[in-house]
Amino acid sequence: MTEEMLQAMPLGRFFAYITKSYYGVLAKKLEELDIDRYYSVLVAMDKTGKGCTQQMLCNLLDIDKVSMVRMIDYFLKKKMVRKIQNPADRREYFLELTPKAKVRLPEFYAAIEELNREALKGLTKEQQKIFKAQLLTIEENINSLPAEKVFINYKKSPKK
Amino acid sequence: MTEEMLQAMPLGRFFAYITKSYYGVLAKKLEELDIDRYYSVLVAMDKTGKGCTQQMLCNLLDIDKVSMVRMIDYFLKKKMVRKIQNPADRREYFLELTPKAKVRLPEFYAAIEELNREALKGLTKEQQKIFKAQLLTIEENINSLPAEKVFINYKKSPKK
DNA sequence: AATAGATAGTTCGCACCGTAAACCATTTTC
DNA sequence: GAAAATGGTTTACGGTGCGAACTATCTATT
Repeated sequence: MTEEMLQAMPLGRFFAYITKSYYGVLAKKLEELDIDRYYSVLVAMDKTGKGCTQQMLCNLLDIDKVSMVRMIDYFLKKKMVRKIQNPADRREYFLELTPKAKVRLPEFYAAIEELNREALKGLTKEQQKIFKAQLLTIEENINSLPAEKVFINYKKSPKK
Repeated sequence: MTEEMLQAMPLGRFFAYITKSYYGVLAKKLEELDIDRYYSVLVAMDKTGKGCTQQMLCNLLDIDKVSMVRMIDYFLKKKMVRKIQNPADRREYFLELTPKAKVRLPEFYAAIEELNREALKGLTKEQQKIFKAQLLTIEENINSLPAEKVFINYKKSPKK
């Protein structure tokens, strides 16, 4: 790509490209773990711990609830997640990682850490910190702008 | 998201999230231009200029050729692109932007530039340069690792 | 207590997207 | 001139985001 073309490209393209490559490599690393999708959902469930519901995950990860059903179904089918109805509010279900999932976690996290480290190779610890902060800044900058699609699963409908 | 969760997340998630937001905003900005997809293909066609073929775009943008057919069809249907068979190699077609497309280009580029600027707000020119270089480094780091899916449209099949 | 509204989650349907496979036309290689 | 390679197309399939409509349940208001 010429320098001129690079300059004219939407920034999003570079992010998209890195995203695609990143997950290609991560999928490869996790081949043997029988987890080939929805990595961040798994992280979020684990790190949220007790009391994690689908709605929580939706909010946390900015994923709509229909997709979330599919993702949870995926883990249910693999018997890595159980759903336990909340007796205090029987509309919702607590999501629990099964032992089968928990056994895989260390290797799972190790793969992510390893790839994150490899991806950031060449940057000093300090540069990495700055870089991540800048990512966050960019995210905020973009989110402050008007977007095509309004966001996900309102808590309250804005009707007056 | 807790700090711990953030740390454990695959880096790709942040890139994916930014990508999604970015294109949401860009789509909004380009609403009236009747271009709601495949922005980088348009940039690549324009900046490549005369002699641009689908295969070229595939290589340039790392997009497989079937998807490329769809993308070009999209622009054909909108009458923003014409295909002209190369008389010297009648398998391939040169892609040309029509006047209808060219008229839109200035506004198109302006929107991209504006969004890129807004996205990088808060970073000095110098920081932006470093940031982009780091993106490139990360891209290269990741591409040097073994990935799930091998890449697109080999020039030569590796059979010995 | 009754009703209306909100919320958690599900199901369905649709358009889009990446990609494998098979294919046609043409050019290159030997 | 036959075989292989290349540019591009078509078909098909599973994955994905998302709107819409739905069930079950909870909350608020009267």
